Amino acid sequence: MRTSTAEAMEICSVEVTVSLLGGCWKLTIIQKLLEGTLRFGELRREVGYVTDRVLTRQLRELEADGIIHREVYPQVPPKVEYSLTPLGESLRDMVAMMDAWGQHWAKEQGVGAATEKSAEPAAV
Amino acid sequence: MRTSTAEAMEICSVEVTVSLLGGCWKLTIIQKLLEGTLRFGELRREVGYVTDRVLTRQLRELEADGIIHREVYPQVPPKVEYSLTPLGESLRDMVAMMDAWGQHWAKEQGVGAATEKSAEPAAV
DNA sequence: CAGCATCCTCGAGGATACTG
DNA sequence: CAGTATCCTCGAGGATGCTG
Repeated sequence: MRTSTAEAMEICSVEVTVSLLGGCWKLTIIQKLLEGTLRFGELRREVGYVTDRVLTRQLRELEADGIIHREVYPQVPPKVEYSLTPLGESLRDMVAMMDAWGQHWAKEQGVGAATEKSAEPAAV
Repeated sequence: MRTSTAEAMEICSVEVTVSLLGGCWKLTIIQKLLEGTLRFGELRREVGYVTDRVLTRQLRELEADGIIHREVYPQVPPKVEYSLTPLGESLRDMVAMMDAWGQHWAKEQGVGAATEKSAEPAAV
C-alpha cells in the first residue's frame, strides 16, 4: 500500500479514508470506543486477538491522526484511557454503515461465495 | 492482516468490510465504476498509478467477492468490460460517505497534522 | 488490448520476553 | 497496568517483460 495518506490525497479521498482506517484493528477499536472511553487493558480484551504491540501501534496511529484521544494518568499502577475525538465521533455513521454492509455482504455472498473461496483453505 | 474475511466475520462486520474493500485501489476502482461500465484500459488510466498485475488482481478479487462483474468479449482485439453488481452498487452511499469523510479529515487534520507527519519524507 | 509469469521489496502484523 | 524491545513471517503491492 504505497498510499501514504499524503499520496492518497492526490488520488481520491476514499483512499485517504482507507489509508487512515484500513489498519487491522482500527475500525474495531473505533467501534468499541464509540460506546465509551476505555482503558488499554479493556480495549485489548474487547478487541480480542491482538497483541499489545500491535494494539499500541494502532492506537498511536489513530491518535496521531486525530481520531482518538489518549489520556494518561500519572499513577503508580499506570492508567491510560482512550476516547474518541470529535473527529473520531464523526465516524459513527460511517462505521455503522460499514458494519451493516459487512453483514449484508455476509448474507448475500458470504455463505455461498465465501465458502468456495475459503472453506477448507481457512486454517482450523 | 490476518483477517481473512472468514476470520473477520467472527470478530465484527466492520472488519469484513475492510478486508473486502481495504485493498489498495479497490475503493477507487469502485468509485470509477459507480459512474459506469469501464474497460480494463480505461480503468487503468482512470485509477492512475497502478500496474496491470495489481489492477488485475484487485479486479479479480472484487469479482470473486461479487462486487463487480467481468464481461469478456471474445474478439480479436480483446475487450473486457467491468461493471458493478447490485452488491457493488449498494456501496454507493458508503463510498460517498468515505469520500466525504476523507475530505473532511484532510480539512480538519490533513493540513496541520499530515504536514508534520509526512511533509518531506513523502517521496515525490 | 488485456492479460499472465517472474521476481523483488518492504513493512504491517504477530510472537515473545522484559520493565517502570 | 501499560507498555517497550526484538525478531520473524508473509503476502500485498510493485516493476518488468512476454503473449494470444
